[in-house]
Amino acid sequence: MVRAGLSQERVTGAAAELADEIGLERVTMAQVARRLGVKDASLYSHVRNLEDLRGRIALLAADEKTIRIAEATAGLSGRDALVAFAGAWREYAHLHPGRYQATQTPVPIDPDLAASAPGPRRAVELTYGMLRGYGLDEPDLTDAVRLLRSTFHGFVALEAAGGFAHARSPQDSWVRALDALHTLLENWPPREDGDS
Amino acid sequence: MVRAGLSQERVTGAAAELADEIGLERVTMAQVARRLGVKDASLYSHVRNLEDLRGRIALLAADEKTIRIAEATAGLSGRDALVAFAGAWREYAHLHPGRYQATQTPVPIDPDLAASAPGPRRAVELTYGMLRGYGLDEPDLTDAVRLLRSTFHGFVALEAAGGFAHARSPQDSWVRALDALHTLLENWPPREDGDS
DNA sequence: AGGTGTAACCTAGGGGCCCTAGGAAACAGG
DNA sequence: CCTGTTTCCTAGGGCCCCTAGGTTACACCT
Repeated sequence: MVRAGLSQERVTGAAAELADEIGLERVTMAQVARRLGVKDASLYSHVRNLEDLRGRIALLAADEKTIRIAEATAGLSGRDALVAFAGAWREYAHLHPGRYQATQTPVPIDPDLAASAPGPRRAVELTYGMLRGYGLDEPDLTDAVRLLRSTFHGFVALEAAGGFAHARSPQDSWVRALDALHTLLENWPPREDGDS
Repeated sequence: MVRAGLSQERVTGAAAELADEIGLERVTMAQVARRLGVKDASLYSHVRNLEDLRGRIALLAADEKTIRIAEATAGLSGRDALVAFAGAWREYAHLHPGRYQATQTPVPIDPDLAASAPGPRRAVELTYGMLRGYGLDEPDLTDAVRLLRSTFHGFVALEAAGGFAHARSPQDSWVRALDALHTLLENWPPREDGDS
């Protein structure tokens, strides 16, 4: 019997592909094993259990998404950076729906594992960097970052859930939303003096 | 043997409670049956299968959320309506995390069932009504509705997924986001003439 | 009150999945 | 070639989904 050459990375990769094809919730140990030509019990040498595997898919997705955003926004600033950032985000969600879904898991991911992943930290840096040109100071900067992330994520999540049934194409609404967010960032409302 | 008095509504209700307590993905036929003091096979007279049950939870949640928003925004307009609308949305998500999660399911819900639920249609009307005071015309109105829904949903989804790790309290960011959205609606960017 | 039909709920069981325990075989290094 | 480690396997327990078919509680009618 020749060995299959499994590894954490190969198992996670196969699971991620499967998630994109059939949906995250249908990714099972048995399915991943079949795809790799292996028995399900063999996977437990490389991955702790199904929950761990899902966490790994989520971290993989976070890293991949971050890389795409970094590439898309390289050298851009202001409105161009905003559009590129948001576009790369949405494109990743469309291209890899299962992986993207994994990032939404409310389950806490193994802290050790999470600490080893560069994606999330890098994503934060990228987002703050993108907003540099708009001249915001803390805490407005954090609030603006959260608003943008919320909108980007909410849009693609609603899109995936079929939440945009109206005749108008989501693409058009997306472009207009970015217009709106850009003007919003340029006219960010001032704080009332009693801030924190 | 005395009958348990099951019905579609009671089964769905028990499942919804369970979802809020232990998380949607852990809601199983067996668990729901145990909570109702019944064997799992008995549930299949009232609910087609687990997927159907999840869909019913989602529709229940949509209806409940819509009702809360309607109550919260009754008689209000402009900024007050916006704040009340968004607050009721977020509060529902916090109070009923499992039910709320069910509304995010990418799975298509049985069309017949969906057609019988007043929630979604009513929610659309409420949202458009809330925006009436801002003087937007189509297609800007639809785009604004989508932007708001995206932001509200995205915020509570990221909040639930632990996406706001920064020191600043999500509540403060939420208040500022509503500030920002209000000014955005008042200064909605004009369309370039070539629209559709 | 008694009879009857319709459900509500049950038992039995097949198949799938998750995961553990322990064994056998491939590979690496000496 | 030999030995140790790692990889992958078989076996199996427990839970879950769902179907088939039986029994019994209840509503309704006479």
